[in-house]
Amino acid sequence: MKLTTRGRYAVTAMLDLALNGEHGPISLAAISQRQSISLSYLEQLFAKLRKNDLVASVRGPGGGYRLSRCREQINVADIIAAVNESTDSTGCKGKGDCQNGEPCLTHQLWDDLSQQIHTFLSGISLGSLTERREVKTVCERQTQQSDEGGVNDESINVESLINAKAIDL
Amino acid sequence: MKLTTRGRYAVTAMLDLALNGEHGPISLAAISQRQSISLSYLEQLFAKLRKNDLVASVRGPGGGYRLSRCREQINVADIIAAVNESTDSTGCKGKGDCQNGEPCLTHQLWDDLSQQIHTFLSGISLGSLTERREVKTVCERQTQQSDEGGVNDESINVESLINAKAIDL
DNA sequence: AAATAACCGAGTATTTTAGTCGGATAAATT
DNA sequence: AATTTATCCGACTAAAATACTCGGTTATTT
Repeated sequence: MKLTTRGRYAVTAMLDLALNGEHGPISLAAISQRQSISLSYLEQLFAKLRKNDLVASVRGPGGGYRLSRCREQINVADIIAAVNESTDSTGCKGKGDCQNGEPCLTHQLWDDLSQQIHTFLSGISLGSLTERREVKTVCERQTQQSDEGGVNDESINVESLINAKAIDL
Repeated sequence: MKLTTRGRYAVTAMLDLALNGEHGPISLAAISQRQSISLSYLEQLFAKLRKNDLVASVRGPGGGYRLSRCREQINVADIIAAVNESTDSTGCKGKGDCQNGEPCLTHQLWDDLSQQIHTFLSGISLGSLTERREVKTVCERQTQQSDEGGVNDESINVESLINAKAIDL
């Protein structure tokens, strides 16, 4: 578990999917508009989400992405882990020979904290997030804005979920 | 709470202090050797730790740093927060007007997760970490290495607590 | 006076993050 | 069949964060 803005982007996008994707697939272009995330960046994130079987894609017009399973069965830990799958993950990971060929102190320690935070985030599903009062409130407001304003799309205008540079968890 | 390697470095250094600093202040040079963190980087980290009143400094020969209070009263959350005090923290932090002047979905959501993880890490003190069996074991082994080998320092050779690029919590 | 070690600021290399660009492929609509 | 839509893909780039260097100063001890 590494907690940075990247994971937040992913959770945001997935939450958008959970909120808007009930009547068919949602295009990344739509998410990009609502959440102000660049389309190409979303493509990169969704490539990883797809590899990890968290979303499924439908190509062609009217296509897009949908959750691979019901939103109660997708949790925040999985989403964050998926997009953080790093290329190298150097260091003492795995073998545990951190410096002089011996396991080190913080290695085990961090593994432990890691495990506990992972467990915590595993308990939070996309479904439970959509049930939150604040989420509902914001969602409704954004639907209205979408009706008044311009986005010619029947999906909800969640808009602007991101912004902070660091997650500041 | 932002969880990256930087926080891990800080926790590592502080744990070194907690383990070795019982008989007087510990120099950053000593920590640098044991933990293989660059001295100047440690200086930067400790400047922040000092500003946040987690350590106190003693200048001159034989000087160094010591914990500002007993290790049971210093927790992991404080350490990580101290070194992550970012310069700008842009975005929707604070006011909560993320994009179109309105509070956003993930803002509140993240605040919430943040709060819970913070609470969790607040419950883990340096003292409790030093009590762990694994920590003790590694610590003893490293003391032996220090006796056999070379580091001309009476403090324990914890050595090599860091290494992984990302915290991979 | 000399040595030690904190303190400080500016500068640098590397990595990660976020995003652009230019296309290729698949499916639906016309 | 041609066009449009949207996923898919790789390489490349700008900006930020991270980790570290360098060159000094100040305080304190021996």
